Amino acid sequence: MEERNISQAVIRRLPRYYRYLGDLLENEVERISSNDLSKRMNVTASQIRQDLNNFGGFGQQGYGYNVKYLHTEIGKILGLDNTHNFVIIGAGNLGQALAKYVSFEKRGFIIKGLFDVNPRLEGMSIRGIPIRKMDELKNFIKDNNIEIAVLTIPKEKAVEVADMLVDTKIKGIWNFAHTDLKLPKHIIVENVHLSDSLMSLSYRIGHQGRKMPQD
Amino acid sequence: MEERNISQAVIRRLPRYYRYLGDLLENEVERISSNDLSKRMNVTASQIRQDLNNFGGFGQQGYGYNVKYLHTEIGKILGLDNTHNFVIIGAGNLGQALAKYVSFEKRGFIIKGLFDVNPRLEGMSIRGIPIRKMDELKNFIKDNNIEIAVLTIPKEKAVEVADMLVDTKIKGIWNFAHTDLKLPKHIIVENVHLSDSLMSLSYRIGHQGRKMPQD
DNA sequence: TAGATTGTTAATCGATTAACAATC
DNA sequence: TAGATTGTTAATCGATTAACAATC
Repeated sequence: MEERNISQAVIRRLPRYYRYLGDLLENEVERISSNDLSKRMNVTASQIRQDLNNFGGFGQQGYGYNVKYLHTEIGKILGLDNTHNFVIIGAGNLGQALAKYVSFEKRGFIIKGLFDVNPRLEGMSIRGIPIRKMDELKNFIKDNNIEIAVLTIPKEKAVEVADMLVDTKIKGIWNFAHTDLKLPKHIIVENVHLSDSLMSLSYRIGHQGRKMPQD
Repeated sequence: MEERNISQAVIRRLPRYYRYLGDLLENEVERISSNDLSKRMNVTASQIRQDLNNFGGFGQQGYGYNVKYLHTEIGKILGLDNTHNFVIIGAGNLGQALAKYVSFEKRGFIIKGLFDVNPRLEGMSIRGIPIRKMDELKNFIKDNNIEIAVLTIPKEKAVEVADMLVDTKIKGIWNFAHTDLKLPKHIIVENVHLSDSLMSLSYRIGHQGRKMPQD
């Protein structure tokens, strides 16, 4: 797997391939051609073949792709063959909702801890996971081999906490705060800006009828 | 405002401009050049000028952009000068978290109703908003001038509900279910696929060191 | 074998960046 | 006015699509 220089666009499409292949697997489809898959996914067959060939030749001429094999391989590319420990920082509504969300665990993302800046929440627990104080965070990350920190706190706090995380072994931040964190490159930041998403929905609602690229 | 054929890439950047301009406004910055803004946002000044000029000339040679004016204008482009009524369908953890999230209201997105497929939740209420049964949905949409439906239900249910929404005046769906809804083009779908987002974070964590486009 | 479909190269398309004349 | 900075055209870059030889 000697891939190199994969574009963001391709990376964003991988989970979608993974999802469709998982569905096919559930429906006991054994093999699929790029052409069939392209129709289901509403993309071009060419794009599928190009995307996959960034990572190696998973198909067979005249046959197509073996669904189970391709699903497994994309899973490996996405790092789903290993578990990833994470903590949630911010035990508000969204943090709690994510903590209760069990599907992540099925994919190998294991919640190990829950933290909050509000010390009064200490002692409470969600799904059996106690809410801890922030001053325990650094040691907790070290002791529990935490790879990912999920930030579900207001933006001002998020910037503070992110700066603090720089000194730890954290590899990635899943950032739900409405701000762009400026961090050293070795810490990967994946943003989920819900209000940005809602605003772009609003834009598209308001500007419908005009010719859109996907029309 | 005679814009036409705006690319998805540009649309996705608009909320980010709006956010940065809002921050500048809070800090009482009166004017900003594309060059200054580009440094803060980590994009090229050229891109900012190109993006904005899709919608008209908001700047002034030798001066730059008036922060307050540009903020307002982008707000209008995003449809934030009007309110938008929405319902949340699915009163589980995520649905409840979104219902409790007050920032949407500040932007003019008003939660009018909360629905769940589980009839046993009827009678409960979140933030004073009663959870309603699905069979009330269609009339509720009509009576309350609902523009947006937020889907926070499992994928199988989401497909069903989305099909049902086709017969209503709903303009857009904010879809948190892990599936791509196939709907007529006049209904705008904005997806928030959290597990896709987490997987692409996982990919990037695992493939760090390789040259990334943004490096 | 013949038919199907990949992997991959080449062509096209679109988005980003650079450059600069216009102008405040 | 001189300096600064936009709006916009042109150049570049990258991503998508098309085409087809390789091959199962």
